[in-house]
Amino acid sequence: MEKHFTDYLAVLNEPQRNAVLHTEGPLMIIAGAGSGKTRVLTYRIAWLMQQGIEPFNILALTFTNKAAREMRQRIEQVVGHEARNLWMGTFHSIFAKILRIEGHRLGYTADFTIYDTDDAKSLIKTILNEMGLDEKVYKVSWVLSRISAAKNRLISWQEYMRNPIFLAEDTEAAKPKLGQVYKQYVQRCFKANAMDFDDLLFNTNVLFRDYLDVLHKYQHKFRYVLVDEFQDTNLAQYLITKNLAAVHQNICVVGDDAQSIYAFRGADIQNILNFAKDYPDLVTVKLEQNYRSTKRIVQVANRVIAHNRDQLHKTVWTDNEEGEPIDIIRAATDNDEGRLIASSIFELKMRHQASNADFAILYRTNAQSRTFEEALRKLGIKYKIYGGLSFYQRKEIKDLIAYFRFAVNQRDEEAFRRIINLPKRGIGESTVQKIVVAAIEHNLAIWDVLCNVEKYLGKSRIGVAIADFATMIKDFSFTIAQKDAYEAASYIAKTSGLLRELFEDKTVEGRARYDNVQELLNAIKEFTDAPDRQDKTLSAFLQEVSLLTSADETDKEDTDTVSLMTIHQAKGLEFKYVYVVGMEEDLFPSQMMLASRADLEEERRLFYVAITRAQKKLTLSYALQRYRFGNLRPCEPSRFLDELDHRHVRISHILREGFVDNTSQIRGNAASKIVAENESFLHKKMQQKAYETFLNKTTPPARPYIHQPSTHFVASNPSDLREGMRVEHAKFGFGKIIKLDSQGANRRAVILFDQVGEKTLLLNFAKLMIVEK
DNA sequence: GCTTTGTTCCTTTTT
DNA sequence: GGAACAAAGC
Repeated sequence: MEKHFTDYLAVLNEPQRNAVLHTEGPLMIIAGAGSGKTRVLTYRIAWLMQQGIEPFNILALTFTNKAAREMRQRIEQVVGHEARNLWMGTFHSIFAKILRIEGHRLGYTADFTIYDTDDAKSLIKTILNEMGLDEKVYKVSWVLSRISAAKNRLISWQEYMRNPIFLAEDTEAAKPKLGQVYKQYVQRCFKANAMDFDDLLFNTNVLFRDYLDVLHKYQHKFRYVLVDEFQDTNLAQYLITKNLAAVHQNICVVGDDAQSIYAFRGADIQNILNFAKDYPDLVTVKLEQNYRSTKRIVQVANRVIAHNRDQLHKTVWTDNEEGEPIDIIRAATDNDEGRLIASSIFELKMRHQASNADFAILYRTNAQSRTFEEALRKLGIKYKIYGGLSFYQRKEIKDLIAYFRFAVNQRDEEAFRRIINLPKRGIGESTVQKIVVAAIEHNLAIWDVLCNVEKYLGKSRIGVAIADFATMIKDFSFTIAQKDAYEAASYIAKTSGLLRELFEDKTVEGRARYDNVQELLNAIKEFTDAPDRQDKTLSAFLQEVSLLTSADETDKEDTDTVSLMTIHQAKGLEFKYVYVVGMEEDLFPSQMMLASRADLEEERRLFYVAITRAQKKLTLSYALQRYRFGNLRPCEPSRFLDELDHRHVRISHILREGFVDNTSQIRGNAASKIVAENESFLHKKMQQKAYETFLNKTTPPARPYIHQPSTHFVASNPSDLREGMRVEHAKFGFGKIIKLDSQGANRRAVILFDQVGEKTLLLNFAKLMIVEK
């Protein structure tokens, strides 16, 4: 290995090499976009191990499981099998691990549940109900984000309720009881032996603050601490790392202030800006050479970020080729935008023999993916949407996991609520109420009430059902203790009746759900069979799975796909060709963000992250009209487009379907000029629309890419449709109308789609083509 | 009680 | 455009 390592060092540039070799004392690496940050971190850890440091003395913290996994693999390539013993993972997963071991000091068992966002919201709903607060005033997501923000700033409910500023803020927002809700929420979680995501960080801080022996243990254990994406740490995370590194002082943080995009979840860019104050003998290394992108992309990116006020000075540069100008495409509507991007991808694939995987479409919000999906599908280009609903968020999966959770931890209230009447056993909402009330009245756990129903709820038919349920859970609990995860899981899936219920559902969707459950069981089998796994219990599986996200799913299917994702998800990735779409004012920058200058700066950093993903070619696009909540809204181009260095930009002005006007230059206030020009165009379009409405007709949508045989025609009127007709829907594909209703303003059809199964649609005739009568 | 029909509200971004 | 809920209908 020794011989090898010199070879590894040889490929690094000087600052990179310095960052790898400077192992003792605090180090801050400012890593510009595309500057080889991961490589430096990888080699640094490999170098430490090369120096004889034991892997279990090294702690490396990342923000995503994916980043941790990739880094571990790359280290393994350099140092071999030993890399498995590194303490490497996300903040949340590492501290969950520590809390499993030490949490008993705070009153949690090793089997504590991790509540996901759905659990947290559901609990807050329950609390609001019990407190008689209006959900319309105390919006669940608002309450949760407020509590989350407090925890991330290490403010306990006691401090929250004592603090006059918070109180004043909440009173002003007409939500004076928020402190009470916070208190209830924390106590309820504790009673359920559960922690939410924020608790994992909050409680670790409490643990280190109140139990110095625990702190000392880990301080001495972790001789070297590394933090990736340091600009995205919040106070809770920062204090943990600071505490852990306090003895050895070997803390290495890597980050880029220009890529700080997580303030909304408590990240504080000041952590990186002020780091030098906490460590006077700090050494700083700047990685400024970009190996990823063309000169033009780098220059445009620099120009964007230069507008920010708070920044660490650095100059990102590159030796790469000049490259093509950045394209700006403006489309008339969002659907046009989708078609234009899709055909652009099609063309580039042909011209450069590019593969689908070379392309990415990045947007600000998940909801924007729709038009691009449709357009890509029409051209037969394979794509994959990242984010959205993950496998583990599907109902059938969550249901079964709730069984596992409750069998492992009988205090888990949210799991209890989920499964008590599933499959149906006649225990409805009102009975659950009674159980919860009885538990509170007698100051008992819900589980104690379940085990002694007769005593607390009297004799009844439902009482028998509840007793049966409790017996079943006891049986599951026993099985989990005796058997490995896979055996226990299959037993529970079968015995609970969940699997049977899904099996009996013969619809296409029911099949899919059954298959999903089988897939979950497969995943558990893989977990159980992993060679160097020590803890094979179902409880261990739950711990691992609760911190997974959709980005962590290993993709066994086709990998040659165009990637569609939000900009946040694109961080750390690169593609040859990148499309940043929806560059419209109020969308990007998001209207909700724009309360302050700091917020605008964060949006600008987000834009920076988006454009620095591109290696060869960058295209920015926006629509002048967009469907929002079913309404067509005129849009203005994003102010960010004005901030670009226009020497490197080429604008394509799409006046009308299929007609492109290329202008290579714009001067002055580009945005306002474009809006003025397009107003007359929009006006004409709207007039046309009004005329069509007058004729009580919808225009057949323009379809430049004709793939349908000529027998297709668009249903322009409900009376064109009959039951039994074969149709094609823009989104769901081919299907057969099995039922048609035509009452009231909304006409609906129940259609059996070949791929999707049965679907009830509020008919949008422009999206329905008749294939055969 | 369950299914069908009508209405409302929604949209940041994620561990 | 569609999820989630509410109301109406069987």
